[in-house]
Amino acid sequence: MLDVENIISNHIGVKQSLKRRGVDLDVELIQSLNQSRKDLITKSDALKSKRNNVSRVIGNEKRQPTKIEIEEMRSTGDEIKSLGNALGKVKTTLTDLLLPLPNIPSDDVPDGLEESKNIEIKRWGQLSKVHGEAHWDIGLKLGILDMESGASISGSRFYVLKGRGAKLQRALSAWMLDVHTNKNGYIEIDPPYLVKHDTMVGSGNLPKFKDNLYHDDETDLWLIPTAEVVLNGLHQGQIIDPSILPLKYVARTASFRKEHAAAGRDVRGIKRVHQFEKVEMFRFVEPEEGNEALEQMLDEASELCEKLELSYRVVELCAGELGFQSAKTYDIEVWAPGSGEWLEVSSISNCKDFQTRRNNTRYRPKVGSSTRFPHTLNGSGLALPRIWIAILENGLKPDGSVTIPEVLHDYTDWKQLDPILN
RNA sequence: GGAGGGGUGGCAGAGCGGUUUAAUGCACUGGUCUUGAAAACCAGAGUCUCCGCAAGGUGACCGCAGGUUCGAAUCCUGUCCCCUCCGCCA
Repeated sequence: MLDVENIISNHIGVKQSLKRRGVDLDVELIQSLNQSRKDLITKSDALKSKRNNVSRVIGNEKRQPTKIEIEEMRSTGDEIKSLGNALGKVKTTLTDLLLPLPNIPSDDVPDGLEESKNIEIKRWGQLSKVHGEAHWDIGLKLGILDMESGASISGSRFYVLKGRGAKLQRALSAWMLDVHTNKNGYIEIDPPYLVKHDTMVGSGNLPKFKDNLYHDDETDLWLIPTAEVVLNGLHQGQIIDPSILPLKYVARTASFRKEHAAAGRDVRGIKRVHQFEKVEMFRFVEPEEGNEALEQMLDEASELCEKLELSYRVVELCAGELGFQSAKTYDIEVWAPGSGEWLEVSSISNCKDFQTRRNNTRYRPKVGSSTRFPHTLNGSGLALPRIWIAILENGLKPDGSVTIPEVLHDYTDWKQLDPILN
């Protein structure tokens, strides 16, 4: 959530920044609502002060209140109540206005509203020139991907991994988690997949994106679309001990997305599905550390791709392409020669204080100093079915077998996927 | 699902309509003393909000939300969470 004080005191800058992502901000409405909020508080506080004084005097004097006092205090109470109701309405209107506002893009984020304005900033590895087979064909032939069963059990955009295909995904998760925990200093978290409404608001997924989320009406719980939601919620309402910053968390979870917006797109294969597995990195850092942390996370995710011998490019998103909660984002895309496209396998974002404000997660830099909002960053490390796709399409050999990257051998116990064996 | 108990400041723990402006202890911060430290003693200390240039002050917060009352941590209702026992269950 954006800071109201900042919106008002720096309204020209904020309005301009939001315009870069195509959002028109009504500063005057926010300003007037905030002013009436303050006025109502001032009035009602004065009346409460009066009520407290009268009650204190009566208490101290150990007597019954007079008829006049009772009469006057009763009407004061009524007035306090009606001011309170008015205040509640103003507050609701104001937050309803603020919650759907996206984060302010960083100044260094390139201009532009559409994908073509994203900037490719790095490319690694050779692109396989052979236009090979797509993963849905390879997977079917190897007997490790069963789209039909997925559809028959759960419907379209669901799939089943079998045999070495399932184990390949498990190996990938385990290996990535090991790299993050052993080498990169992340704390492993195994969280719930169902969360409360407030947790979804905290991450920025609600109220604006409920169409993409699965929800259970009976319990009012939401299925997470990414582990970012739970990792971000880990400290909601808390004042974090500054000595534990930066906090680095990693979690492997399933992610659930309705994908209504992509109806009809990417329908073949498992590139875009309703449930997928992902390893997610998440950090709480002091505001000054955010930029460096973002670069570190980009390096950490990139290194995974390199170890997997997958060609990739890094794209810096333009202002209009940024995710709702992000101030700056890098996407990592690996090349999938069979499908003939770049697959987004990681999106690494600096959300600054946007999420911690929503969550009321704070830290106190020093004893006695006032609290601050830490900044949050998240990034996939990495998204699994797409990495699984890339391994199949890049590792395919003329004889139909698929070479498995060396880093995974300890986890898989075998070095290739073979039509005969699976 | 059934029965019972409980949620109070960083922690422990009192208070159960008005001297609560939430006791007391521990931990914490500053100070006195000391060569230094410990101990002792003194003082201070939460979060948020609004007013104010500031100093300072108002108000809210005893799980959360309502209600009763001139006045609520205290009474009532709802709700969430935790603990114990029973039942069911991976």
